[in-house]
Amino acid sequence: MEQSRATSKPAAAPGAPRVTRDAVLDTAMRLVRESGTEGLSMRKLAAELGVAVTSIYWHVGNRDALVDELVDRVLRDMGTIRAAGSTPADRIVSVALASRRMILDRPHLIGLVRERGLDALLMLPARRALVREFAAAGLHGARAALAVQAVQFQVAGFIMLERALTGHEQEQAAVQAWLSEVAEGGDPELAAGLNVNADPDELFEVAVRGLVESLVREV
Amino acid sequence: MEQSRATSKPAAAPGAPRVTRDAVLDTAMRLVRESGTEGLSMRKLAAELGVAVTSIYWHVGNRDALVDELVDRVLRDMGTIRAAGSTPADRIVSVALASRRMILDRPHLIGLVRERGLDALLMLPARRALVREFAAAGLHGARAALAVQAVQFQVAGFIMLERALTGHEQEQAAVQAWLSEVAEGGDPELAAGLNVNADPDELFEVAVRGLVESLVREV
DNA sequence: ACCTGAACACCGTTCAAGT
DNA sequence: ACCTGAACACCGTTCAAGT
Repeated sequence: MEQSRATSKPAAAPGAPRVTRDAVLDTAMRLVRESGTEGLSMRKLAAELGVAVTSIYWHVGNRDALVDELVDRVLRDMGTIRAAGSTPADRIVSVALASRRMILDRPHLIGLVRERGLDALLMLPARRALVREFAAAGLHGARAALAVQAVQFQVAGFIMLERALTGHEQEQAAVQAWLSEVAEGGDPELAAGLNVNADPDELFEVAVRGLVESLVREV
Repeated sequence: MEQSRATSKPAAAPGAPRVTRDAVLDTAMRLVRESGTEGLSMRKLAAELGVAVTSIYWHVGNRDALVDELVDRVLRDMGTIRAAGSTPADRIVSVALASRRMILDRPHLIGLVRERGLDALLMLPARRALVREFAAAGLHGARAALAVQAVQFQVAGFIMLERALTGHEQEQAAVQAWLSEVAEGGDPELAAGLNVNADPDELFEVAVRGLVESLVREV
């Protein structure tokens, strides 16, 4: 797990390593940025670094560990979320919005997280701020815990799904075909609303606000 | 897309096909049930059917098309959801609960859908019933469309995330490590509630009910 | 219409060996 | 400590050829 951390400078000494663990991770991240998670292979990575494949294994263990480490890195590089607004509900909603923004600003994160089944980690950035704001809203103990988790799921779940609406044309076609197959009888405006792609921003805000107001109201 | 549909009986005639498209799909589904999506390879599938790999290609095109077809099949085999309860909110919540149950009852569906990025299709089963019940609750047109989609996202998103909490021990460990890293100062009950795995059933119901009541209330 | 074998272009991973 | 080449056990897919 924790081999070879050192060598902060290239230092062309004779016995110097040809690559460092950090260099491996940097290049891996670049490959992911350039061609997604499926563009990242151990062999390409080695080639890119001018080194034998097996050398990669010495530095990072294996591919799964590599990807996990990339996820960790991206997560660590995310800043803290600050709530904005005056009412408790507004502040909590603002945390959700900021959290979604932070994640969408790192589009490769979703692919990485997805490949390793680490979706739940997307709930993390919002966590601290949510705990704080729900406490400020007067929720405590088990009820606060439930509220925080409900919002976390809402945020992360939405993000995992929404790219089926945006981008990803190939699969979007299949999804749209399925989703719009039904003609909603008697309410053409409803049918239109369901079949046209909803604006994800609006949909997200409506859903989050609805949930949050319910959670806060009963105090 | 639609080659070879015929031959409903084995019929050991001389020129009879050695496998049918349906047989390929059946066996593929069995492999998925036995060892998940990553246990499904074209070569294993062919071996299982006693036929050359290339023959599979004739019947189903390629692996992606195969998986898509399996998703279609499972989706088609799901029954219709009927709402239960007396108040509009209760009825809508019951649809969400039933939808989640139907999907969780088909655990391989999630893997299939995930591999192909067809997550959004999990929103489908609840759709018809949601449209009906929101109409009965007095929502129409664009507002109803938004409400339906908000609940659909809530349901499908939750399902995609929750298995990070249940099962999947390997990755669960990594996730839990991350999620519980923070000690919540001053509210031990909160900390406990956040760090112990929440009961997904309860969490789901709380979240859905909160959202639904907000959506219905403003009529 | 249905199936075959051969071949291509990839993968991740292990291992014994080098310096 | 760091890197190598060889080898293993897989993949999905295409193609020309058979019946």
